[in-house]
Amino acid sequence: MELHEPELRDVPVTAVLAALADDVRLQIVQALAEGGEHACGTFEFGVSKATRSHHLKVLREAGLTRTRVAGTSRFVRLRREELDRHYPGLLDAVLTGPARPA
Amino acid sequence: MELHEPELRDVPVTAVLAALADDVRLQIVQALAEGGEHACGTFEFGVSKATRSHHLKVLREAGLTRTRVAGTSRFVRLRREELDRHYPGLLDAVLTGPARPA
DNA sequence: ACCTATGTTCGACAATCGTCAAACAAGCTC
DNA sequence: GAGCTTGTTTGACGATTGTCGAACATAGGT
Repeated sequence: MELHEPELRDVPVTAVLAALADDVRLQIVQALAEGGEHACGTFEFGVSKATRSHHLKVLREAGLTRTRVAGTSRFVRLRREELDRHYPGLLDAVLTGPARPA
Repeated sequence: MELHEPELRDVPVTAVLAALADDVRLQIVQALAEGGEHACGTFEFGVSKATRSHHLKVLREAGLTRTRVAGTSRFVRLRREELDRHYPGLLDAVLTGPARPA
């Protein structure tokens, strides 16, 4: 299954930023920032499950999330501590940003 | 000439992140972070001047830079204070990031 | 007036991206 | 095992992106 989850050290900054530079993915990250694990299916933005799966893959391969497989479900969580260590202030800046513009 | 320079409040976070999520542009921002104004021509990365002009436009329209026209030259500077106010920690996190991977 | 220097704009191109429906894989339950 | 649930993978598509050379615009210098 592989579940490719790179070390943050091996991910170019631009890849992390690119992963965050999408509306759907940013909403996912904001939901994950509430803490704990979220099953993939609990993300209900206006996209198909194929698209959602794609975005979760992008986040995972950019080193932003960690995924745990449990039966047919997958539980995703934000790699907050690692991210804060590698890019102090990045997540806070992005998450507590100005009132989300339309 | 117009020199479209939006208010940071009007720029979606994702646009700021997208602007930073490119190798050439990140190098430009890193150069600008040294402080002061830089003439466009002083950026010598391996791209044509058309491409450089394009990247500077992206940065400007994402609210990251301010441009002053002087004769045939244009001087660019980072909107650091504004950025730090709107996204505290973002620039620092991106600029002082881990040793730039190849 | 010419020529040069500095940038921008205009196509054009290949590559990447976000999106979806459909097919697939794997586990759970009856 | 049949069927359902959860999620991924596979094409396909239109849109966007990064890149370039060529043409254009504008300001100085001689």
